[in-house]
Amino acid sequence: MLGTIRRVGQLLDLFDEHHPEWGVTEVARALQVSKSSAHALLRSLATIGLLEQLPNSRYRLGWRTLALGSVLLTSSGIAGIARPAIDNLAKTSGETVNLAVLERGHVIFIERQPGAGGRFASAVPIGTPLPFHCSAVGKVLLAHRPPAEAQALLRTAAGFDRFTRNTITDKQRFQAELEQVRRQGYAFNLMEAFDNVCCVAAPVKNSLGLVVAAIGLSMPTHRFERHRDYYISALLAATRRVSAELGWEAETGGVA
Amino acid sequence: MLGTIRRVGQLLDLFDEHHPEWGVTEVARALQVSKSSAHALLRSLATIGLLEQLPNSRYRLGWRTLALGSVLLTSSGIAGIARPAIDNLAKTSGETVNLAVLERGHVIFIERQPGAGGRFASAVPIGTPLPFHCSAVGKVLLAHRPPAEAQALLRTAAGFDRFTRNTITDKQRFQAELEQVRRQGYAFNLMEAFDNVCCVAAPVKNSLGLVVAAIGLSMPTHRFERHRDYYISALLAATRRVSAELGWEAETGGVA
DNA sequence: CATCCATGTTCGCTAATAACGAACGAGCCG
DNA sequence: CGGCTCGTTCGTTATTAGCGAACATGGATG
Repeated sequence: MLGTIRRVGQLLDLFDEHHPEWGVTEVARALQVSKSSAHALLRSLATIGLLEQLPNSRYRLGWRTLALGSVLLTSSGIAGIARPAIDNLAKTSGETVNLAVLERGHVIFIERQPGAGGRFASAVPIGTPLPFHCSAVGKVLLAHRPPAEAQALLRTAAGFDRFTRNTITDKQRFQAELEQVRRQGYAFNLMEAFDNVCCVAAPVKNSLGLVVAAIGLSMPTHRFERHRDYYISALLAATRRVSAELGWEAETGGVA
Repeated sequence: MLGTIRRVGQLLDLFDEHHPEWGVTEVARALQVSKSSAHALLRSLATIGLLEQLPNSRYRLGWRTLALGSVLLTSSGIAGIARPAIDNLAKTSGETVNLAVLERGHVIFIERQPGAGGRFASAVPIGTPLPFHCSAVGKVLLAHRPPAEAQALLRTAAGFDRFTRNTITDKQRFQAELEQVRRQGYAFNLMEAFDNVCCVAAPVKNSLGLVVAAIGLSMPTHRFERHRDYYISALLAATRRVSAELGWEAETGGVA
């Protein structure tokens, strides 16, 4: 592990929606390095385009971060492979479909197809890290990590913040739910993040049987309650299709 | 400039749509460093999430790049400030509106509002680097760079590739066009990138009068020819509005 | 308008460390 | 089964990243 790059990681972690601009002194304090080191770090990252220096000589993320994300999306196997199935699922179900992966302990959506109504479209931006305890895709992704890693993630989780009356804030109960998710092969989100929004999610597996992503289907509660079984089967059909294209052969794999 | 970070920049440049996966040896050759150095670099970047190691132990961009781009979009001044004006322009004109910036010599779109028809929507992905010589926004952005920088960009330009019969491939003629763009305050793209697609673009200025972005309006040729003047005035109204919100005061500034 | 404080930036020195090359182990193809 | 290529590890050495002090700048304050 190169020290400079470890620092780059810490530095990039500083930038978020609530604090998108940082000065040299500020960064030096946050990373506990000297001002000159912080300066060298910031300036270098600005030179390669990962950061940008503002007229007031402070720094924020550079446009190159966008470009990198774009390259990933257009070249990543999963995004391209899953798109047809996702589009199809959105069209047949009429609901919003999300494709999500785990990124350093957080759920991020990497692709979305809004439903017929076009609601939820901008609910949560693509790429934004989300806590995993209040989303169906989060449950699915966490449920299929190695137990040791899942435990570590649960331990280091920033805390089970409550968003609605239904948010699961008890780790014990959450773990029990993960167990259920593993058994039944899909997860629910029953108004645990937003009032009146329910989701179903199921895992996408690659040729080794590893869960590399999750597809989620979001809708208003009343439609969920009415057509629950239909949504589940349509979703599972989609994840089966994507998994198959990734080389996963359902017949050979057991429930493990 | 920290050497390690300069290398990170070179390394990230390697990853593109045509070559999204790289192995250690390959990288070592490309960057002209030892295999062990390349390995340390790749592994470190994978640890902080900028890269990801695939099961076959090769590397590709990591999901964190998406997360970074998302933070930038949701926190950057320009994107949020310009959104209302862009949405409005798209609604009133019915055509596709793009917001673009210059990123290390390339044009990238950072935001888009598809027109009524919903065509062009996926023509060029958000964040993907584009050559500047065949887009209206590219002309605008380049025309307002300091002459020295613009010259350097023209020199290092990968070449004026031809995409349509109308693509400008002559640097002399392109420079003349930049001069005209500066004079009239907007730029055209007359089927220079795609057949049957025309664009108008105009600059967005901040409080110092610097051009920080460009707004472009894209449409089929026949509608462009019919309503050219309307599009121009609607576009200029939008850029004036956004520039004003960035603190630019048109009255005080000359043509300079 | 003058002063002061905080911040961004530069520079030389030194200790930390990143780069190298060789060696090891795994995987693939012939 | 043998040869090749690739990813990974390790110890040494030269590079360089980090530090602290000094300088420059700009905005706030009195």
